Amino acid sequence: MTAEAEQVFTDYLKQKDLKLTSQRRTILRRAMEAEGHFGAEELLDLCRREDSSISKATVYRTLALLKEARLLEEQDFGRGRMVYERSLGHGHHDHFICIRCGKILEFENNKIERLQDEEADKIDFQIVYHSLKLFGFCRDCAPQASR
Amino acid sequence: MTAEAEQVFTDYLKQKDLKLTSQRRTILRRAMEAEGHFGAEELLDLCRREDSSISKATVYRTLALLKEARLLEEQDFGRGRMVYERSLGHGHHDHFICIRCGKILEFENNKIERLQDEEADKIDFQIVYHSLKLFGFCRDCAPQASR
DNA sequence: TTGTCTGCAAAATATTTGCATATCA
DNA sequence: TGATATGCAAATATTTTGCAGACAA
Repeated sequence: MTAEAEQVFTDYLKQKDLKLTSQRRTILRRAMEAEGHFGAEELLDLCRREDSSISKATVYRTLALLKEARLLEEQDFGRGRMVYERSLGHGHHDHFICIRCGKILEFENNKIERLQDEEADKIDFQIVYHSLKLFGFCRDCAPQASR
Repeated sequence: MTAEAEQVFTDYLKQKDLKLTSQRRTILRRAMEAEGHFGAEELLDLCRREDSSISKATVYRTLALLKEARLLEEQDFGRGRMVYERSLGHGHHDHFICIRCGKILEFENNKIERLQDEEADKIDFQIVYHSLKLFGFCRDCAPQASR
């Protein structure tokens, strides 16, 4: 997984005439190893365990590159900061967000995607990407009633 | 429209033991009259035409109340600020957002909603609200090809 | 060598908050 | 009258940016 990601990143950088620095290598590796969703500050902490001199600015700048290289996807779950998730080996999906505990659950539904495309066709809109977020209570946080 | 909104707001305030001030009246009226989507700063400008002493803080605080009273819905179209739209007389809908010109188009699709509910049922999730945003190019901004 | 990066600190941005004063009920 | 609201300015918090020195190719 990480090896493939390194290849993708290397290719991306080369194609853009950018350099592979030790900081970028560290950030890439830690981002690929991170579980689930993580924020910039969190990634900074992870990276500093390996190289305590890495700066916040570099993390933000590298996150932008990893997004462009399509190695990460950026998500806004409405908590005032962006979170990231790995793209590689992680197909498209949408999210449930528990508004009590903050848990994120993923799902995939091709019928929904197809209906979105139909709506777009109706008005000649070219969808580039979309975001579907379902906010509410997860099983553990359901305020009674719903079992 | 505005009369009904004033009633809803008055009731909401009463029920919460809050006061109907002249600023709140102005902000409510201007928000109900505004076309489409507007931001806080924009609403502040509109309000200041009527009462130049209204402050940014009061606008933000009143927007929160109008949201709670379900007179406005808050949307984040990823431009770094929240925008608001009237709820009254404006049923639920989702959005297309043109990433070139910023145009917002609305649509409604019950089949999609139903499929969302089905997904939620599968994992015992109670949806409270959702957000579906389709980003891409509108008819006028399509980068050729698509006519 | 030279154009790109980095760390630092400061800037930018939208929204929120503390506080003394003003206002509604 | 007394609790709630307001305006102001300062505080937040996240992300971005300018710059001088450091580094990859």
